[in-house]
Amino acid sequence: MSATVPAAEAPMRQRILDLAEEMLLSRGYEGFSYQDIADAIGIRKASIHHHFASKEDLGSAIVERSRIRLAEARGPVVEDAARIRKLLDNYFRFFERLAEEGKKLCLGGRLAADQMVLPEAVRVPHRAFLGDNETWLTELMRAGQKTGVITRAQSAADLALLLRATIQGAVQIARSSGSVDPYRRIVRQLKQQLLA
Amino acid sequence: MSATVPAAEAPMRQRILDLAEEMLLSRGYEGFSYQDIADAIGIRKASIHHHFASKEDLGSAIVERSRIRLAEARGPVVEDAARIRKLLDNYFRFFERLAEEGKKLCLGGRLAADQMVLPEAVRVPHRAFLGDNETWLTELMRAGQKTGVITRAQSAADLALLLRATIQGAVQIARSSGSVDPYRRIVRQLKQQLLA
DNA sequence: GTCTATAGCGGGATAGAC
DNA sequence: GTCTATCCCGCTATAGAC
Repeated sequence: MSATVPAAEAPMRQRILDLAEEMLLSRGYEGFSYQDIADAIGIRKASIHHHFASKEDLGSAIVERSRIRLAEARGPVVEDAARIRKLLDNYFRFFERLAEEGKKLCLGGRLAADQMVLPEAVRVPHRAFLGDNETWLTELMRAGQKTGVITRAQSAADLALLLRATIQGAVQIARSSGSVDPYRRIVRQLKQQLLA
Repeated sequence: MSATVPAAEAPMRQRILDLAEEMLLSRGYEGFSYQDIADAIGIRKASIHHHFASKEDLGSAIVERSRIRLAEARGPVVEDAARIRKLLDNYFRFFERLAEEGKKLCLGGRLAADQMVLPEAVRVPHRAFLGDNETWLTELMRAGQKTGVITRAQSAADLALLLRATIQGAVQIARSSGSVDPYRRIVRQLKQQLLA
């Protein structure tokens, strides 16, 4: 459990990664440049090439980091009703925070939108990221059904798909409306259907 | 009711608009250039500036055209069960066609993803487009409830929001998976909940 | 209405000094 | 590890001939 390091004192590689991720999620892969990052940190763009030789490297590093983080943050899906409820709640709240900020999209949805302009070196980890998500969410749905937390009878895979689509759309709609409210209203209905 | 003109013989302004829309929906606002359009048509990029002085003009023209088209295509929401069912079906099939092609996103979702890099001249008609959609969908939901086609009790506005979020997410997930299948599985569940 | 030519900018990337 | 300087490219946009 590493201590949180203030942004200004974090190692440069991490500061670049953090800033680039922020910009990627809000503006898209083509919407930020080495110049933008350099200006925000107060260094020259050539210095960024020292840490990430190419933009592809930077892009794929962002995705890989998120993939690892998610795997750690989610932990195992054990078949315990309280645990399942907790995991589901965390899931909804993660995206609610994005909707509250109103600037960023979720990584999966962001890169899905950008996919036609992504270099292959970024598309590959993105696909892996999506696969991880799908797998975990499907497990969660299945465990939810077994423990009675989720009452719907469809296949767990179908439920996972519905959940992800709805959340992804909700985050985007909230951002484009400039308010969290749509997110909350959509998720309230989604929960009702899933947990009713 | 105007006859459909083959692309190669359509007026140049329209050919540019068609191609630019195609590219916008698949690659995003920053993902296509005057050069791309010029190459595809077989003219020089300077010629495009004759029809659309700036990229903003081209962008906003695309959105305005879609707005008008949609208003015409949808027609009035009359409170007749068969009519409502028909309209809902058309709605789902419109997006299913996008998912089948697997290249484009819907205009609302595409520009929502791009919004942080859109010039104000494109954002304005986009907001109007989203507003039109929201209004029409809400009317449709209300009429659906009155005629008994839709059995859910939530507010029509909430249902409209849920519908739009789910569809928008479904189109994106289908495209990033390279198959219509996810779209169909998501929409099947959505219909079940709405119409059950 | 289309062309050639070019301006002016910003992008990613590299070489080499410090 | 950061810097200056520079390269080459593609972008939007404009001027002016045809």
